[in-house]
Amino acid sequence: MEAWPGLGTALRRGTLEFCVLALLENESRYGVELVTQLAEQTSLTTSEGTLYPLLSRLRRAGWVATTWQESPSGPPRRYYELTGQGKEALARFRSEWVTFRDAVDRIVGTEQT
Amino acid sequence: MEAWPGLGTALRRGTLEFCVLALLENESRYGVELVTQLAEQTSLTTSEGTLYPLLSRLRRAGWVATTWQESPSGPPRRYYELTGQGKEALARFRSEWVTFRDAVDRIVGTEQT
DNA sequence: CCCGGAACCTTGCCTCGCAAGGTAGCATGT
DNA sequence: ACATGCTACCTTGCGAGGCAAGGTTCCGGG
Repeated sequence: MEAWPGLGTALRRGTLEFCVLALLENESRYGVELVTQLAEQTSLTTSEGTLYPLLSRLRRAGWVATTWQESPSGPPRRYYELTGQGKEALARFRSEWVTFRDAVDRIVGTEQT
Repeated sequence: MEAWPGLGTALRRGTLEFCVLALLENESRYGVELVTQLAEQTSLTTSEGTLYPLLSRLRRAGWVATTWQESPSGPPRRYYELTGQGKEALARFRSEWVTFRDAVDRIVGTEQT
């Protein structure tokens, strides 16, 4: 509990899910691609052990649909695509996120001058 | 799974802890007071069942110290006060939070114009 | 003297991120 | 042909932390 790598871990909870949805908003992607995107574009580095169960949940919730596609070189890939329900969920999150973020900013940020 | 109360729950993870530290930064407070403060000042409503275990952790980590004080009317209250280590932890969180918040904003926020 | 409320705390459950490990398909070198 | 290595998929077991529900103690008022 010192110097704390696990701080980020706790923060990711609940947001990672919607970051994945956001990444799928304009483009279909496959699992490994998502891991690298999350690591590059953001500080939300995660692992396959996190992502695949997460993707299963999204599928079960009906927020994404999947299709298998051949790879130019290597085993086939499962591509994930946002559904209508997925877009709704993402929209809901966006508004919730703003509220939450501002609340934390207000308490944590401005309390000390 | 619609309209989703549990969304906020997941977001609170990992931040609630530091919101409590922030509330204690300028003023000692007691348990029930913290619950009401969190509910009023913010959208971070929580319950005693969440808060007391959390406060125990903070005490064990050495981030807060406690003193019992009599209430003007009712049972005695345990007041929580921020320690030096607590202030350091809060400072660490502040920087981590900014990084995290901006990462989420970048992915989730700007993707739609 | 009892009852209600304030204030403290505990128990058990569930979710989710993670490390570690496992399998299968495809390409390349010999 | 077959061994090796890479890509891509997925599962298992664990731990942390929020929450609902329930329990206990202390005080004041009727």
